[in-house]
Amino acid sequence: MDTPASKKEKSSGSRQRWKQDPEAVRSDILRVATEEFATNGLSGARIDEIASKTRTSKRMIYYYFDDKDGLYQQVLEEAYRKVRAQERELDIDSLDSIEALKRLVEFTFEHHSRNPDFIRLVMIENIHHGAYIEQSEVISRLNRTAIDKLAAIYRKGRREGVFRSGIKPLDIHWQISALSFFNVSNRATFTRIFGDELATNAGQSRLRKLVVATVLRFVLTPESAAALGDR
Amino acid sequence: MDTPASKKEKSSGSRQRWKQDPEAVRSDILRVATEEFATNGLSGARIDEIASKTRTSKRMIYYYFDDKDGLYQQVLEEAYRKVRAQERELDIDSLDSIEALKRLVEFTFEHHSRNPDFIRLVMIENIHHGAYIEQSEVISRLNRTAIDKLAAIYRKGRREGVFRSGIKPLDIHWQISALSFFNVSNRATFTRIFGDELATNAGQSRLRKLVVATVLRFVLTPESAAALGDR
Amino acid sequence: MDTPASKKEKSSGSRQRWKQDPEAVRSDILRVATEEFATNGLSGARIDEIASKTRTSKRMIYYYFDDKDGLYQQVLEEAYRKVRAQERELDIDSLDSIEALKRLVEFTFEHHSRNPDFIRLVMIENIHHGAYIEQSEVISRLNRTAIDKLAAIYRKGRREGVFRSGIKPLDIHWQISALSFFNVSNRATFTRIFGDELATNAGQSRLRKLVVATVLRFVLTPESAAALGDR
Amino acid sequence: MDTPASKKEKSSGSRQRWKQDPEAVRSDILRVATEEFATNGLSGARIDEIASKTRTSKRMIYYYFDDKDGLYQQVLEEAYRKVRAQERELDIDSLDSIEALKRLVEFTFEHHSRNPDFIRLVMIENIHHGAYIEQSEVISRLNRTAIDKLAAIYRKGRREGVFRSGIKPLDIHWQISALSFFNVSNRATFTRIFGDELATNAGQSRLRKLVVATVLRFVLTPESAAALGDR
DNA sequence: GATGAATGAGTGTTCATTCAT
DNA sequence: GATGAATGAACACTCATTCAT
Repeated sequence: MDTPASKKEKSSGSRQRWKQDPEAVRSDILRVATEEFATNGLSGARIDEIASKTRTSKRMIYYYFDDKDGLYQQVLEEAYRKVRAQERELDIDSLDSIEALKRLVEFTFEHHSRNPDFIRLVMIENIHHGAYIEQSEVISRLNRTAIDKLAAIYRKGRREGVFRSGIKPLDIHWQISALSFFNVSNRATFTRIFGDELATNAGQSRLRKLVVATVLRFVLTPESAAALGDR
Repeated sequence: MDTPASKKEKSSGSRQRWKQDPEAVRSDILRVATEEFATNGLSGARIDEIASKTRTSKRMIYYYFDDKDGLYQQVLEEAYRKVRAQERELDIDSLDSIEALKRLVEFTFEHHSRNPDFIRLVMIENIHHGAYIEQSEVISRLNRTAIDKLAAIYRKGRREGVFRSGIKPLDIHWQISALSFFNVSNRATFTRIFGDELATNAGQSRLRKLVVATVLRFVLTPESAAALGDR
Repeated sequence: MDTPASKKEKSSGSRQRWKQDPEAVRSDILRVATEEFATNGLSGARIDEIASKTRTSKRMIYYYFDDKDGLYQQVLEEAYRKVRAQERELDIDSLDSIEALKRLVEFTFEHHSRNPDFIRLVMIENIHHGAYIEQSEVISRLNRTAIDKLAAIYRKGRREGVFRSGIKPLDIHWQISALSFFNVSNRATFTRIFGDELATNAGQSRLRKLVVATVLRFVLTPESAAALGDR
Repeated sequence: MDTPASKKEKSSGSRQRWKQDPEAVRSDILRVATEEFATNGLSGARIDEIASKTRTSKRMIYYYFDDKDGLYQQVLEEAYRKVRAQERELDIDSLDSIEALKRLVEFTFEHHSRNPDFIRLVMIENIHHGAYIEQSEVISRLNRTAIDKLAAIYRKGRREGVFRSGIKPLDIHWQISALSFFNVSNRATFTRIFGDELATNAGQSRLRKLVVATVLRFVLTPESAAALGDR
């Protein structure tokens, strides 16, 4: 009675898919979920759909992420993490301030343009009043460092005498973000209303220059602006 | 939601019924639906919830709008209609071009700021890839007139010799929209990441000036820009 | 656009089962649910199973009872209601106190014996620490009147000089309940351990007499007890 | 429950592992399972919850007990075993029959009162129609000895001339059980309906006396009953 | 013996939509 | 036009159990 009981026979003909590789399973789920949430929104995304596009099962989603909200939150965090990781790879320390700022703006514009899923996730998060970002300390920590980089460029530009005084790095960031973000976030409606003139390769190229010029015009002293030509 | 089991008192105190006033019924539904869609998104909004906040019944929603998508589409159209109606009331024909442009930018910035529900509906529509706006001829028609107004200002500015040549009205519109839109659409995440410095009254006032200055700097000739001071 | 939209054609070949008779639907669900909860307990009962034994659908369960807990609670309330209704039909006002008490005890014993589902529901509710009964004002109100009836009999017995002094009606009720309840609630284990001697018709008949005698012995004065014989 | 996603700190502070002590592992599991089953019922109890409160792992539960039902059955058997073990320690052979019976009743009443988990397990088993007790020979064997002890007291009482003739020991046992069991099993509902008058220390003390008196009154000859006073 | 990872069948619940009156 | 009742497909989530190491 108190010896281990006999195991019941049971046909265990189930094939395993991942040989016990939690990290692979997790990231597989996150990859698929990112796409689904980005495409359909939080309430629009379907756990079943996510699961079926995964190499694992629905059950595993709950095993690793507890519930739909938990999955969404991790997707969001991961998305921000990736963005900042890419940003860190942008090496502009050796450049002069104007060139550095140009590169930073171009990078942001390009990055947003190439990562519409990230943009959409942020849109979705805003639709949800930022409720999930709030619970994540990771995200705000990651983002505040973005400002530091900009502040360093601004200080250099001031030292070089080419940037105006009295500008807050946060304001510069806000402008860069607004223009780069809107370009992706509102493309669908903008295109449908005003045509796809700005959505073509040529249009995007023009917009990118426009955004760079706008930011520079905001930051540069009149003299250095004039020196750049009437771009 | 609409079950007899739910114990919640539904504030049916002021439940005066419309006696045969179709237009009132329709607009009552639209009013409530606008709020619900704006707050919760398309898939997040609940027909039952909308119905219960209405002075009429769920049946009427289906009677007038066929289905959820139909209701959403009408909500979207109505929202655009209202925006353009307000825009039409903006009288800037008598002003000189610079003042007119300033007023137009300020108006847009203010309008978006005061109508977050409209902004959210547009965000939601973009999340849905602009699928509904496409079906609505009304909307694109309404919006294209916005460009015309801007084009008129630009022509006047050219005649007055204060605007640069070679600028497309659409580009100006794009900038105004981007900055004014982002200010509302991303406030939730932006505030949570960078603090509410830009969301306060003072912050908004600064941003509005910043946006006006940015647009002017984009449009003005260097000489007229210099004449304006370092705004 | 603002005229009622055209109704979509849709094959509505669904047969209706109850021609809009809410009360019938409700009581049909309650009947089935009572059985299922009594048989399987709260967590053991299956909504699907309940639904399939019903003439309606699972959806209707949620329509009328909100959730599983809500259904369980209504089942419990309904069960108590029925018991007390039956109790009210017991007419013992015209009898002398001893006879009245005997009849009341016999009635309770018989009633419990014939309504094992009710007993099981009360057992289940006790397993759940009485959490649901607490939320129901109905039940405690219904039950307290049971004591009143007993108190009346006791007062009559005192007036007639056949009942001892200093006995609390609640104590009498407790004894009647305990013995009548246990007879049903623990029959399964008792029978399996000690055989079904007490579960047979003869056994039950003997137990009923035993219970009546026990209660009388508790209440009667020694003299009246003696007069009754050595029952 | 046992997902890596759940943020709850599992008090794994005192997680000393048993080094190869099967018996300790078994009893650790049984201890936790007893509590869980008693609190939540058979279908209400969660294997994951049991495992997490154990010093070992879920795997061990299945290793030692095969499945949930097996675990439950062992819990039940163990509970009965403990009860009878305690009963054996009750030494009443040296007492006269009346005193012995009083002590036995008091013991049972007190024991049940102090072991609500045991009572609840028996309730749960009855909810399940005694299906598991049936499979266990141990239990019925253990219990039948309880009757023997009572039979011995009864024979002694007969020899001493203080007990009535024609009483079955099983009937006495039934009464003792019913009153002592109900006192615990139905406390939740009884208290909620009639107040906690009988659940207080004073109330319990009164009930215990009432139960002893009831049983004595049942067994004693009228003469010896009279000699005891009108208790 | 011991642990975390994995599984599938099920379980309660919700939602847009339609019907009967 | 108006209302409460009814519907079914889908949806998020859970549970006992087994596998791989």
